[in-house]
Amino acid sequence: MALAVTSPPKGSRAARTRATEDRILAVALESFGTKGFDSVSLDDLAADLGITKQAILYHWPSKRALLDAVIDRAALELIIEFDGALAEEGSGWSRVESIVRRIFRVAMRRPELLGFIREISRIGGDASLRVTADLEPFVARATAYFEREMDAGRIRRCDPGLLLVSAYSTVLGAATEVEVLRAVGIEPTLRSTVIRRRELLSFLYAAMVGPAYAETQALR
Amino acid sequence: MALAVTSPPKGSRAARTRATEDRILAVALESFGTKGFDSVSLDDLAADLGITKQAILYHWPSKRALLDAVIDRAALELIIEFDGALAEEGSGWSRVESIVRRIFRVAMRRPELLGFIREISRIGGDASLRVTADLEPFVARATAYFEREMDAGRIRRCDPGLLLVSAYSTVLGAATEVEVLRAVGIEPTLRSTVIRRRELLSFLYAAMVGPAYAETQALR
DNA sequence: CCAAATGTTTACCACTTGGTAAGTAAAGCG
DNA sequence: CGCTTTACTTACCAAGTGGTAAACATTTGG
Repeated sequence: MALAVTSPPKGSRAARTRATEDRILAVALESFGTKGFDSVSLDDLAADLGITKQAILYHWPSKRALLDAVIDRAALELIIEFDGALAEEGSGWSRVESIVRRIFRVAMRRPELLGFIREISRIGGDASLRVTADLEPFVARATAYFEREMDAGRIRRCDPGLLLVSAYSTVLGAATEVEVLRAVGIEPTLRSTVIRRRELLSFLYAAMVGPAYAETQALR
Repeated sequence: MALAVTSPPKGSRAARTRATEDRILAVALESFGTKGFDSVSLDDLAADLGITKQAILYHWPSKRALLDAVIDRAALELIIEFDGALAEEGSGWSRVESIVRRIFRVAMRRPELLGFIREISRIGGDASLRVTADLEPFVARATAYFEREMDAGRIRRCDPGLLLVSAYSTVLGAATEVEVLRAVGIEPTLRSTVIRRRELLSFLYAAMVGPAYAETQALR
């Protein structure tokens, strides 16, 4: 609240505290997302950060409370990432394209973010509810966006929620199933990713704009 | 080795032992697949089974060894499930359709099976390698199948491994992302699943058979 | 400059974890 | 019948878990 105009050259105490909490959240998100919540102990986390476990417990009263904070941060980052795409210029379809590209980019560059959301939703219970609550505004915006596009006749009319289900699951599935494929012995290359994305786009085009319209566009 | 023809009315000792191990593996697969390997303690498992932790450790020397056994069982069940589809009758495309249907059925009825594979592949390391090794024969068969279909001109010629990547990731993604969607506040219904599957099929058709061929079929 | 608030550490603690050791009751076999 | 093997239990244990208490150093406000 202070934000003194006077002196602090580097960081006021509040600023440094915030920086520390940011670091903790970042490392926790990374670890929880890749290894799983239960697989990461507070000692592990603290060791990664070069501090002690009790320092973490000073900022949050329990590991569970830390998880909540990480959930909020992850949701925020996701929303920032995707909302940006939603706000971009372009016609209905090209905006969809940019959203898909953005999701793929996130999946490639920050797999732990999507992995974390998935991990949390698997845990179920309060954590899932929190994710739901955090992402609700975005879901609402996306749904409203779909409805506008339908009204404008730029995409085929259907249940917007259902459309979101299809688009989300398909895109996220294609973008994140990479680990499994690697486990199965198929090493995904940049080329295969590009190809998958292209095929996915043509799929979404057909699903969202509709075959009839697609035909008039010579399948784009 | 005995398998005495003589008497045992219910189960010979060996048979009963096998039954116990089967029960343990089944419960472990269920638990590991839904809650995650690290989130399930041997005591939890034992409690679910109504035995003691040491009984489990009698059959396998360590939790890790149990995991290996569970991996083998999960891979086996997957292969049985999918290989059946691969061996089914029908032309190239209708067989693909039946495979997709089967994957969806597995995802709906036994989500923990696919969840387990994903969980394991996330852990990485030896566990992933084991999955790879276990599924390798199936991957080889599937690839060979794709190649035959291409030779016969029933599906578009392309890198079979890449095709497997696309198909697998997309189908499994669409089939399993249900949890995440539920977490995001979108309750997937049977209807939405059916719709997604239908859209997915038309996508796969376009991707595998090819737009050119698809057009001659009036988009099927 | 002193005292209070703040961020962090050291020292602990109760409990859970995977795992070992030893005992036991029944089945199988000579 | 006795004796071994098998499937399991009870009794432990060392290490690691999340969490508390208190000491300590630094900053900040009066």
